[in-house]
Amino acid sequence: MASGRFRAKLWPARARVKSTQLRKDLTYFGQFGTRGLGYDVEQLSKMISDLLGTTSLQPVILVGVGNLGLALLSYRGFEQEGFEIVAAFDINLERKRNKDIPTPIHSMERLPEFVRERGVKMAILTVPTPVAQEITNTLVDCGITGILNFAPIVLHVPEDVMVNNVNLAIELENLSYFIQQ
Amino acid sequence: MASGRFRAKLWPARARVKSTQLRKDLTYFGQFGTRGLGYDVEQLSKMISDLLGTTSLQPVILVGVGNLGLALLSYRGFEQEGFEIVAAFDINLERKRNKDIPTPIHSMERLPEFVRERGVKMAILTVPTPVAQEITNTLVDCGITGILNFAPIVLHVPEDVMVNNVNLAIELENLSYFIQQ
DNA sequence: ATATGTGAATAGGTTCACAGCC
DNA sequence: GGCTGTGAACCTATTCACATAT
Repeated sequence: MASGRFRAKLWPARARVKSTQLRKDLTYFGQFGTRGLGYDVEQLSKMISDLLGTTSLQPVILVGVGNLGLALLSYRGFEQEGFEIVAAFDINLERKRNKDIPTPIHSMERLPEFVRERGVKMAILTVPTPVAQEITNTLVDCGITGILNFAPIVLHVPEDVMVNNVNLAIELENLSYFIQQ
Repeated sequence: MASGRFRAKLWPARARVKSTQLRKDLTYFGQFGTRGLGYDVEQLSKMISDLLGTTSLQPVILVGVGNLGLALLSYRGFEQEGFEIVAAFDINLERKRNKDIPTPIHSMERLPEFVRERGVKMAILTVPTPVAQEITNTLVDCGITGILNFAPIVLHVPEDVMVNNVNLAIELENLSYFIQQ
C-alpha cells in the first residue's frame, strides 16, 4: 500500500474498521476507487488532505507554555500532519528557555497583533483552568475560529467558533469504567 | 449546586447538554432524583464515582518519560479525579531529573515486577511510536487491562484489554475541517 | 473472481411528550 | 406551579445485500 493501490476489502483489519464503513464514508465526498481494483493511494491521499484543509501548512498558535504546552511544542508530530505551531504565548517569559525549542515564545500582549497579521485561525489552549475562558474570549476577538482546549471546562464561544476538547482525566475515567471485570 | 440539590432542568445550559439527555443517561443506572425537586448532589456524586471505579484512588503507571510523559507527570489534575500515577518507567533514566517530580522513575526491567506486586491495572503510554506495540505486549503480559495510548497507531490487544487513544494531530485535523468557512 | 458503490435494513442514540411525584 | 422518569417518535450512523465495474 506504500504507493499504487490499496483495497478497502483487505486493508481495514489493521485499522479495526469494517470495509463497508470505510467505503460508505468515502462516498459522502465522491467516488475515488475503481471497482474490482481498489483505490489509488496518491489520488485518495490528496483528496483527503484537501478535505481536511491540510494541503498547505496551516499556522497554529499555542497559548500557555506550562508543562503541557512545552511538551506539545517539543512534539514534532504536527508538521507531518500539515500543521505548524508558528508561535507560543505566555504571561511569564522567564524560565521557559530550559528546553531548546525552535518556536518563538512571546508575551500575551503581542498575541492580538500576531494573530491578525498572520491570519492565524487555530489555537492550542494549554493555560490554567481559571483563566481559560478569559483567554478564549481574547482569542475569539482576534479572529481565532478553532480552539484545541486542554482545560477541563466547557468553554463558551460564539456559534462560528469550534472548540475541540482534550480531557485527560475523562479519558482515564473512561478506561476505569470499562476495566471493571 | 455546591451541595444540596441540583436540577437537571436548570443546570445543563452550562454544560451544553439537554436536560432530557442527562436524565435519560442517568436512568440507565437507576433512579437518583426526586420528582419536582431535583437530585441530591452528594448521593449522585457518590454513585457516579462508584460507577467509574474512582471511589478509591486508582493506581496508574506511566510508561515513556519523554516530553509528553514528563508533562503528564507534572499535571496534577488526575488525583482530583481519583487516579494516582504511582510510578513511571523509561529505558533511559538519565536526564529525566531536570524537573522535580514526586513520582519515582524506574527502568523498564522493573516494570513487570512492580505491576504484578501492586496489582496495577491501568497504564498511560507515552513512548515513541516505533516501540509502542512492543511495549503494549509487555504491559498486557503483566496484567494491565486498560491503556491510555498517545502513540498515533492502532494498538493490537486481546479482547479483554481496553485501549483509549489520544491523537493530538487528529484533533487538530478535526478542527481544521470544521473551520473552513 | 475481486472490489467498489449504494439503497435498504438495522442498530444506536437523542429528543419529544407526557405521566408521576413533590 | 415545579422537576424527574420513561415509552414513543425521531434522527443518525453502521451494516447488509447486491448491482456494477474491472
